Amino acid sequence: MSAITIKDVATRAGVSTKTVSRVINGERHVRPQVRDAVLRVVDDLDYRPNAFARSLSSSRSYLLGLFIDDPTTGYAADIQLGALTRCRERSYHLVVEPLDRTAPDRADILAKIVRDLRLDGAILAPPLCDDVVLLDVLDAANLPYVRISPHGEPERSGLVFMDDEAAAREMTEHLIALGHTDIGFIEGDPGHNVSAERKRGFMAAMAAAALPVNTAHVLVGDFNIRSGLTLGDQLLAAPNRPTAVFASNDEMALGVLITAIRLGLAVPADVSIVGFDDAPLARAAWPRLTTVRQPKAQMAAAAVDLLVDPRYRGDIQAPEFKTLLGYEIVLRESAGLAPVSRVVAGEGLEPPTPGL
Amino acid sequence: MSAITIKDVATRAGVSTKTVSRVINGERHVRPQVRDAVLRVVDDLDYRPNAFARSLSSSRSYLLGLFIDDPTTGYAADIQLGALTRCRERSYHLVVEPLDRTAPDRADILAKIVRDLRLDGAILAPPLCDDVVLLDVLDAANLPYVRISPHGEPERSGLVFMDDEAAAREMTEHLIALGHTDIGFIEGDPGHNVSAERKRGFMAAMAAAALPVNTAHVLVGDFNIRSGLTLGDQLLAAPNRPTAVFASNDEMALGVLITAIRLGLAVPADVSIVGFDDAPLARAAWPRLTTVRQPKAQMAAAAVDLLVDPRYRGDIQAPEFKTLLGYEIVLRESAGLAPVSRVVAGEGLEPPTPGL
DNA sequence: CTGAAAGCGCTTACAG
DNA sequence: CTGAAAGCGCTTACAG
Repeated sequence: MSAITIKDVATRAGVSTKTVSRVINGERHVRPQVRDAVLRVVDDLDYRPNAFARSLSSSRSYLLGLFIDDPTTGYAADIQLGALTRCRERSYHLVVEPLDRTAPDRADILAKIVRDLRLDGAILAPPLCDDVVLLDVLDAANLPYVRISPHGEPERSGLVFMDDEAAAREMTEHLIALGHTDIGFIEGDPGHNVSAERKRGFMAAMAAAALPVNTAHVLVGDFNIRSGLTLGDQLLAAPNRPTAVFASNDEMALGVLITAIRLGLAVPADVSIVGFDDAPLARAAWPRLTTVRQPKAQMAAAAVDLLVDPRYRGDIQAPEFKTLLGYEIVLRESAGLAPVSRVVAGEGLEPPTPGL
Repeated sequence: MSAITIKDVATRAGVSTKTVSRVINGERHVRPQVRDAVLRVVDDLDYRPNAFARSLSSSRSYLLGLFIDDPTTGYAADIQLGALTRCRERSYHLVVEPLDRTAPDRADILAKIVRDLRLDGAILAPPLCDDVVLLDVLDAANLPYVRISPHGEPERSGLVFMDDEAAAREMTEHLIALGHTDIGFIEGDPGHNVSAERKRGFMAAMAAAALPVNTAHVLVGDFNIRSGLTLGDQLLAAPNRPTAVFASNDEMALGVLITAIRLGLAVPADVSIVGFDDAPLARAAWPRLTTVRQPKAQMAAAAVDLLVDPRYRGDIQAPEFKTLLGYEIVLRESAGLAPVSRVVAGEGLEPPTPGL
C-alpha cells in the first residue's frame, strides 16, 4: 500500500502541504521553481493523492454518474466506453447506473443515487434525457448534468447531440440519388424522441424530391431486431414492395436484411437496405450495411468535458455548452442502384450512374 | 445536501458517535434498546453515512473493480448488470474497467487502477481470468479477487463458474437424440479457454454415441457473427453438409442461421442450428435459437458475494469459495429432427419421435 | 506567492 | 456493553 502522503512530499520538497496541494491541483500562484521541485518529488515518491481525503475535505466526489435505461445495448456500450475513457483522462471516475425509464419510482432511485454517491455531475443518455421527472430531481439536488441527444427543453442543461434529422434526410437523399422512388421506412421506438426526428428527415427528403410516400410503407418498430424481421416481412412479402428500406437503426435493418434473404431477394440487386448507428453488427452482416455513423463515444466524452469544466456550473446557457457533433454516412454493400425495371421515369431524376 | 452527520444522530439519540457507528455497521455489543433507538433516529433524520469519511478512516474503499476485455458484448453487459445490482444490495460500489487483453502494458494499467482507486476487491471476467500476468499483479497488491469461468490454477482465487463441458455435451446429446449423426461444430475464439471446454463436451458426446466426427465439419471461429457467416457457408454450401450445426456461442449461431436462410435451407427441416449463451439475439432470431442458458448475472452476483464475505480474505481455498452454478438447455425452434432421408440407420439410435 | 490552523465525518485502538 | 480521544489525508478559509 502506498503509505506516501502529501506530508511526505511536503517534507521532502521543503514546502508546506498547502503548496503541494496547489501544485497537484494545478492552481496558479506557485513559483515555477517550487512547482517543478514539488513535481519532481511527486514523481520520485510515486505519490498518489488519496481520493477519499480529497473528497472529504473538498466535498467534491470526483465521481460522475452515467444513467442509462437499457445498459445491454450496443449503443449503451459505446456511450459507456467513451465516457469512461474521458473520465480516466480527467482523473474523474464514472459510475454507470441502469435506470428503468418505466419504473414508477425512478425519480426516488435517482435522488438516492445522487445523494448516496455524492455525484459531482450526471449524464443522461436517451431516452432518459427527455424525462422531465428526472430533470426535476437533478435540478432540485442542484446537480450539474448534461443530456445526450435530448429532444426538448434545450435551456435546461448542457447538451451533446447530433442532427438526427439531417442525417436521416441525407441518407434518404442518397437512396433517391440511387434511383429509388418507393422507399420504405421503419421508425424506431416511439418512446425515443430521435425516432420522430429521423422520420422527419426521411419525410423531408421525400418531399423535397417530390416523391409520394406510400403510407403502407412507413411502419413503426421498436429498435429491436425482431421488429425488423416482422416489419421487413410486411414490407417485402407484399407484391408492390418498395425497392429500398430505411430502418431507423442497424438492429432493425439487420432484421429486414435477414427477411429479404429468407424471401429470396438479392440485396442490393432486388432491394436496398440501410440502417442507422453503425453498430458492430452493421459491419458484420452480409452484405455489410450502409448506415449513419453516430459519434457515440465522442458524444459521451464531450458530455464529460462539459461536466468537469469549472465554468459549466455558472452558465449552462452559454452556446459553448451545447455541443453539436457531426455524423457520417457510411457507404457499404447493402444499398445500390434501384432495379431498372422499377425506376419511375420522368420524375426529374438523372439516370443513375453506376459505381456509386 | 444532506448535512446530517453521525454527530447529529448521536446527539439526538443521546449516545456517542461510536455507538452510532456500531449500529450502522451491524457490529455486536449494542443493547437492543439502544440499537433500536439509534435506528429510529437514523430513519427520522434520513441519515446516510459519508462514504468518503468512512473510507478515509477505515482505509477500505467499499469499491469493487470489474475488469473486462471487451465491454461492448452482450456477455459483458449481463455480467456488468449482475455485479452492479448485487453491489447495490451490499452497499458497495462497482467500477467497470475495460482492460485490453492484448495490451503489453495491461499489468501496469491494472496495478495503477488498483492503487489509484484503492479497490477492496477485483473481479476478472474471461478471458482475463486466465491471464497469469494479471493474477500476479493482484497477488502482489494483496488484493482479494474472484475469477469468473477460469480455466486453470483453481487454487489461486475464489471462482465462479459453470460446467461448460457438461453443457456442450448435453446439447450435443440432444442433437443426437433428434437423430443427427453428422453434426458440425464451430469452436469459439481459441483465446478463450471455454472454447476448448465446449469442444471437449461436443467430442465426448459424439464419442459416447460412437459417432464419427468429420474433421472437415469442425471449424474454429472467433465468437463473432462474421465467423458464423463464413464458416456456416463452408459447412452448409458443401454437398455433404451436416444435418446440424452446433456453434459455440449465439452470435456465431446467428451467422450460420443467416447463411442457411441465404442458401435456401429450411431451419430446422433441412438443418438444425444451436448456439450457446442465450443472448438476446437468440430470442429474436427467426426461428429462435435453441441454446444453452448461461447464468451470467448470477455468476457476477456470486463473485460480489465472495468478495464482500469477510471470511474470504482468510482462506480462498475453502470449497465454499468455489461457486458452481447450473446451466439450462433452452429448447426453441432452430433445432429439430434430422431429415429422415439422411438418418443413418443401424447406429443404435432409436427412431426419433416427433414432438421433441 | 506561501503557510499554520482548523476541519471534513467517519473509525480505530484504548479504556472502562 | 459504551465512550473520549486521536487520527485518516487532504482542502478551506484566513493571514501575511
